[in-house]
Amino acid sequence: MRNPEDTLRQHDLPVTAQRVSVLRAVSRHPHATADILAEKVRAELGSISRQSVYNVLNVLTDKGIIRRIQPAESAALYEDRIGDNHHHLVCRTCGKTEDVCCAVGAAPCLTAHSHHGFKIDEAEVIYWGTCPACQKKKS
Amino acid sequence: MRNPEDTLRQHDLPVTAQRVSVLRAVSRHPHATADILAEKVRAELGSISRQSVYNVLNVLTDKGIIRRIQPAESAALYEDRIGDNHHHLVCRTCGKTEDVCCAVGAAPCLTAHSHHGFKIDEAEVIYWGTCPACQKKKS
DNA sequence: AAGGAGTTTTTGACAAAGTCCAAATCTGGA
DNA sequence: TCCAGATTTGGACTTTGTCAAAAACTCCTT
Repeated sequence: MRNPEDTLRQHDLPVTAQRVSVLRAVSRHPHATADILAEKVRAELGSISRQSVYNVLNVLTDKGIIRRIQPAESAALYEDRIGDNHHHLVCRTCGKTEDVCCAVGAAPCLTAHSHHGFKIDEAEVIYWGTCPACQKKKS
Repeated sequence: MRNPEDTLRQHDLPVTAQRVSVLRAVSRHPHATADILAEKVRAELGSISRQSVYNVLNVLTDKGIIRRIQPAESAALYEDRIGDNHHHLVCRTCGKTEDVCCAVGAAPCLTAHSHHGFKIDEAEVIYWGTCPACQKKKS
């Protein structure tokens, strides 16, 4: 991704310090929650309201600049990588999240036949399991 | 599924009116939220505490008697059909949820190579789109 | 059929993640 | 530089769910 300012302009979004900083934070910390991103932004700007973090994340998500993933039992996570059809691997125990390339090839899961008259625009795949660290702890 | 009472006994769970009724509600109203289920149970039993609904749903989920699915932007949904590898189709606009048979065949999505050392035990697939009713409203 | 140990249910407080709203501030164009 | 419109703030509120302790119930034993 190019620099945050240009990205915002490309999408007709006024450039504000908050947006630039949130966008940069998402880019640097993939799979972070809104709360964690707020902390990162505060480290950079000094302060930002909770509401603004949500505002910005919502706008960026709506514009397709970032992607929101929302595993069960966890707050929403945000990431930078969009467009490539990758999925996620989530640890049931600690919540750790990793990217996984689509197992079957290029956007295969999207080929679900338009069942029930729905118009499908995305297939989200979440693999649930146990991460190496938590496997050790249990045994 | 057999009757609720037997199902509970099979899993060494004491049979209580609340459990029986919640289980029946899940069976009759697939993809319902805890709140909706509570209403249904109240219609049958007269009353049930919110906490009990959660208690029961958690126990049943832990025992593998019912399945919890948790699409983004929505409260958890519960369903009866377990064991067959089916997925879900969710309307972005109204949240309506439908079952979809696995597009690719038998449990294909589970074959993700144990990436990153994770031990994968389930693949959850959610197709996002727009349901027929919402397609009409928009146009 | 009654008793009792151990589970469940209830009640009420609490927590996390977000949203709503109105006032204050800022951005970008003129 | 000014201004209209968009953004940010702060605070209250909602939703979804959990925690903890007391009361009630289930099931086993006698």
